[in-house]
Amino acid sequence: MILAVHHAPVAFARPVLVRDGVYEHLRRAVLDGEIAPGERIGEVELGERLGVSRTPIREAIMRLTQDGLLVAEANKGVRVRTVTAQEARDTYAVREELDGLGAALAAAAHTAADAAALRAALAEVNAAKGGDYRQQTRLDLSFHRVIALAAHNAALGDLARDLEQRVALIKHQTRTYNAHPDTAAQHAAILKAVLDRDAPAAREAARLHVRTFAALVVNEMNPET
Amino acid sequence: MILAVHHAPVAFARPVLVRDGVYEHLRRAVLDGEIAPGERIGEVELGERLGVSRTPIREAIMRLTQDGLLVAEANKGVRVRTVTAQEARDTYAVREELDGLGAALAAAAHTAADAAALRAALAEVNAAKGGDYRQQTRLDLSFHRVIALAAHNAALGDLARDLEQRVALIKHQTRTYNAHPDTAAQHAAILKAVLDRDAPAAREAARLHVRTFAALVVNEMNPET
DNA sequence: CTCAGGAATATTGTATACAATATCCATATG
DNA sequence: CATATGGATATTGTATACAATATTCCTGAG
Repeated sequence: MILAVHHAPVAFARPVLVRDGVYEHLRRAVLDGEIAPGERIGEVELGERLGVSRTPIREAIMRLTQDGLLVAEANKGVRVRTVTAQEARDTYAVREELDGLGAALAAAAHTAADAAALRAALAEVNAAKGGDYRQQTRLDLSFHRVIALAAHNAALGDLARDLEQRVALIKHQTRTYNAHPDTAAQHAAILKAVLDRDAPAAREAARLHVRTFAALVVNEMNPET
Repeated sequence: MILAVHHAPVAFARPVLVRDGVYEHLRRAVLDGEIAPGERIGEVELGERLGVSRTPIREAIMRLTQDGLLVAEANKGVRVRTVTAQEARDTYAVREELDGLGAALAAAAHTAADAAALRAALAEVNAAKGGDYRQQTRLDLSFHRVIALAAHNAALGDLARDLEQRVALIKHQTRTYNAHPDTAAQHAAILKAVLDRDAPAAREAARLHVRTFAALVVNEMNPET
């Protein structure tokens, strides 16, 4: 099976269900910024590139639409979502609470394996300091994902994933990674508090981190939207 | 077009898209407890009852699966989700934060129209005190929904809707409304704090309400799961 | 009588065909 | 020359056909 979003065909492993493969492929393409916000996605074209019929394509697109990554208009197709400045503010306001809760729970519930994964994820983020904003965004996303998983709360995991994806979309839209000088220190503070099992400190560190980035990113956006 | 989930055919208005009608119909059926947790949903049977093909049925089922209301196994069909006690605890832990945030934001951002809707929703809840648990569950859900909308935060609205649905599922599974004697007072306290634009009080009132119900509902569940 | 094996049935997953709506472009008219 | 109108084209929405996997139940051996 062959597939690519835009140009060169790309081989990809077919999972048990074709629609799951399409979903993961499209999701990654959007989260990595390969498809820009506002860009249109045609079912037939994508199906031809992937070598699959429209059915699994449609089902994957539908899932991504509900994830908030795509927007659909009846009989008018689907596009990568464009986020307004107000929506970005709203998203960060919620994320501050949820990331705070996630860090607090992770401080209380993380296992030895979680601790190792957290250290590894942070090391990757720090090592990629020179990379492009896409890689940095991806690794930053990954770090926050590991924290959410260390909380061992399925409901939080689902919602945090949703918010992470929306934040990734916002970052690609502003096209700036916003490498704030405090980033590394804030990440380290979160990690330390979690590993120390200091839930209140972990919560506040996570919240501060979200607030810092929210201000930077929202500032980059067109305030009219 | 004719349709029913189980027994007698039921007419329902076809919206612009068939799949949206099926989605709303199925969603209501699950949230109202017409289809019990664990119960299987067959595509062909449902399609015949609704008088539509399998395509929109499948797309609606897929959305509900991602909502967390249904669970699907490859080649084995889809069932109404059954929630474990641990998942219920996790859900309420997240809901405490999110409902708290929602109430706080609503206190700050609600409009005159929101205030009227809030009063009306609470009046309905109180008036239904004698009704069955399904009606009470539905109205309670509605009250919380109105608060979330009054917060005027789209991201919060999406996530809160997700959690509300999961809580409704949990309540139907325990099959007890758990009419705590403090319910009316707690609802009133939330409403008062919101209308007074006292964000901290609204937040704490909402959190207390969630904690109260979480303890009751989780207590009803099989702790082994 | 119990259990293993297998065919028949049923159900989901994917592909394709058909219908309806929207988009685009050419042409004509003011 | 700008704009409206009409048809041709393209794309989405729905229905149906086909393929693959799972379930069921019957049969026969131990």
